[in-house]
Amino acid sequence: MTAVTDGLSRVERRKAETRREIIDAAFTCFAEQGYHATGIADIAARLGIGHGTFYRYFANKRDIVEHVITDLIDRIVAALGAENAPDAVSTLEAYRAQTERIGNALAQIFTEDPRMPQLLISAAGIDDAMRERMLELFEMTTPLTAAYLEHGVREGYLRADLDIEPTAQSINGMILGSLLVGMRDPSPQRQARLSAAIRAVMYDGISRR
Amino acid sequence: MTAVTDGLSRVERRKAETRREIIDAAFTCFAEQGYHATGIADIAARLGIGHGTFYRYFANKRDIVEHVITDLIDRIVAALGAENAPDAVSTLEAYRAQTERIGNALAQIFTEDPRMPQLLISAAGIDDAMRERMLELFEMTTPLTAAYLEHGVREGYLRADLDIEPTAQSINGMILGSLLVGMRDPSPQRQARLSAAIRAVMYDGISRR
Amino acid sequence: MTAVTDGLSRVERRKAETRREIIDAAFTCFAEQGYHATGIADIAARLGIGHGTFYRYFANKRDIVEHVITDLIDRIVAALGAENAPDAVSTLEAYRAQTERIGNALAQIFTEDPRMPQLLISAAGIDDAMRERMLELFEMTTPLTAAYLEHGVREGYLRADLDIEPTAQSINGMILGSLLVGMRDPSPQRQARLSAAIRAVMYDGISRR
Amino acid sequence: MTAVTDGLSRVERRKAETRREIIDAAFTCFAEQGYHATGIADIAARLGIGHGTFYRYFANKRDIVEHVITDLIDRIVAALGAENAPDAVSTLEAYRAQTERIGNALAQIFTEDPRMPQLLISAAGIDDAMRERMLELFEMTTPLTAAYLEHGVREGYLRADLDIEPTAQSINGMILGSLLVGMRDPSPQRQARLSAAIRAVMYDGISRR
DNA sequence: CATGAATGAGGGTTCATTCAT
DNA sequence: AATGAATGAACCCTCATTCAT
Repeated sequence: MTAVTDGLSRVERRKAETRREIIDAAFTCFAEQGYHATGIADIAARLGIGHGTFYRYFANKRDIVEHVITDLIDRIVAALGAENAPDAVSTLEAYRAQTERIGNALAQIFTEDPRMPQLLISAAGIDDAMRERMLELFEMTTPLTAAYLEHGVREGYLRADLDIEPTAQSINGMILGSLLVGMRDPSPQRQARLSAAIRAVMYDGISRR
Repeated sequence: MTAVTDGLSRVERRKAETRREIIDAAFTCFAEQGYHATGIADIAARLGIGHGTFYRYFANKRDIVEHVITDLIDRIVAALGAENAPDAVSTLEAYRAQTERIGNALAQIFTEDPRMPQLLISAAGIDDAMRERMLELFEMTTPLTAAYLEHGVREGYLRADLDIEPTAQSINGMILGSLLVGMRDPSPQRQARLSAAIRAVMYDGISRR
Repeated sequence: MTAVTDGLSRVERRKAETRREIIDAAFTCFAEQGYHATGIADIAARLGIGHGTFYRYFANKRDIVEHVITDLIDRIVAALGAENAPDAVSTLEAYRAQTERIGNALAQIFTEDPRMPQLLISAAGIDDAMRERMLELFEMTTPLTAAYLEHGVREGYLRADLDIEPTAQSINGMILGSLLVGMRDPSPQRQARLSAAIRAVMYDGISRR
Repeated sequence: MTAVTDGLSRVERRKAETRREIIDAAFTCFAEQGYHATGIADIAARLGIGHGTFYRYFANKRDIVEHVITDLIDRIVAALGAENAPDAVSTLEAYRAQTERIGNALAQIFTEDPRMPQLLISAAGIDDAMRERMLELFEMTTPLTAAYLEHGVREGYLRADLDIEPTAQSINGMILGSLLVGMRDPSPQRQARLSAAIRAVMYDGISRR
């Protein structure tokens, strides 16, 4: 009768739901207090479940943070992917507009939930493997941006001599920077000015013509 | 004879020296194993002192990491300040060359001691206050870069319509990005390409003329 | 039709059957991993039943081990009893042969299922009450052996001056020793030599005539 | 000034003393409540030390029981070794007397401190490795007894056709049996009768001449 | 009646911090 | 002043047991 059973029984759905809730609670705890300051008991208490219950859903503390981070990355990638259509435009004007849309989408993710960047930073300090994942996350965005650049070069509205990969990394660096700035001053004004400045640098550079 | 030690007794000098050594040892430990994985005993052992002695020089674990980070920031600021002469040049050509020098200097700091960025990341995860300090560190570089931009605008070789502050932040974002990339692939080739790409974007943008 | 199931409904028979299966599964688990290392879940998993079901048949973990041990003791006693016919023989020759048969029967019980002695040892470590039961088990064998001795004395082929009870205990001690030796080296050769040595000591002693 | 400094400083002596005390306290706890029922906190509480202190002296719970057992075995071996002089006698009479002395010495060890056999049994149930050690302990006594037998055969007062090793094991089995009996009824009368019965069986066997 | 999700007491272990020597 | 032995709060994790479905 239920519309989207997806082949899962009621218990299985309930179980998946609890997993989700634990991930969300853990997300909040880790973001608010940091990984090390968060006890399994804190996560359980936030949900009103016994802390033993936690271990029915996740193997250990490391396991949950892994899932929280994976989940977070998935959300970011989904948000980026939603706007991802490198070959949708064919003029510089249209491209600039697209850039602005993508930037806004990203800004929204992080501004909407300020715990996100906090968690990312907190996670990077957990251990070597986690730091590596965070760096990977940053590098994962390189091909996304690179695809836009490649398309632009092919279409002829971007410079033919671009060294695509490092250029993409530079652009993503600017976005990362705006994220950090946004953590201290999340005002829309600041974000708007930053966003405009990034586009100005990105498309025209700072040299006087 | 040295200015700083003037007026300090021999004991006081010895004490300052030990503090220095503890900070250095802690720096190494924190960078190598991370803040939480490092025990006071590890720091003391590295110096060959009793771990009780540590507490005669620093109030607690939080205290030492504070000093380690302050020390690290000082070193970075010093390195940046050494090359800091926004008004030394008056043509775009000279400015580009200066940018390259500054970039190289910065790259050297972090490449020379790869534990530095690791420590910064590790530190950002300690607690809210520490994360704030890390963000502050990033913002601290804004006026430095902004000074160059201002000078360039005044001299006429940079665009007159630059929104100085966010533009400086964007440029610093690119530098930060190159740092992260450098943590995974510290090869000089990669750094050189990135450095070149940053300058290309920065001065000319990516639009086809 | 069978005597034991007479008067039991089908459900009751099924219930008894499940109890039997749980005891057997528990026996295997306890013997293989030891009492403390065995979880209720292990026992249930081995049977493919839910571990909640376990508690419908036994009150708790202590309860099941009690039953496992009782069951084990019953099997040992049955095996001993089967060969038990102290008054079947009337000459030393026949008695020696009978001893050998009994020894073989016992050896077979333990060699057949090497988990038995392991379980007995494991059980003895559970708590005071269990240790007591294990000691009782050993003492329970005293009258069995004593019966043979008494008969032999009465028949005249054993020494008249035997202090029956402690003598029986001594003989049983030799059997216990052979059991322990058999746990580390269960080879038939070793068992055969031990068995022969026990009989040699037992009947003739070690003194040169 | 102190007579037996043995090259140890005062702190080192104090440390060794504390180790001793912990081993003793653990011995008592393990023997009284069993290994699993004993918490590190119990051991520490018995000594009036913090339970964290325990870990300055022993790596973990397994480590302490290892030391307790080793210590116990050492004491047993020392007691056996003290009376160990297989070639001190040359007649059956003297040998019987020696056997009685050894038996008494052994009985005294275990009667004196009834926790000893309890601990041995408890230990055997800890895990496979421990059970193995307990079996080894029993086998360790084989060569001791075997040495006496060999000497007796060589001197001519024991039967020439003894299969030394299994015979030694049989004799040790009788001793083990008397130990178990002694755990339930430690009265000297019982021990005396058992001891006499063992010697009677051992030297003369039970056959009527 | 069977199930297994939920529970929380309990225990081992770590380590920052204190303080007597 | 230096030391390191002692401490116990804190935390992760297990598993026997309960009970709603």
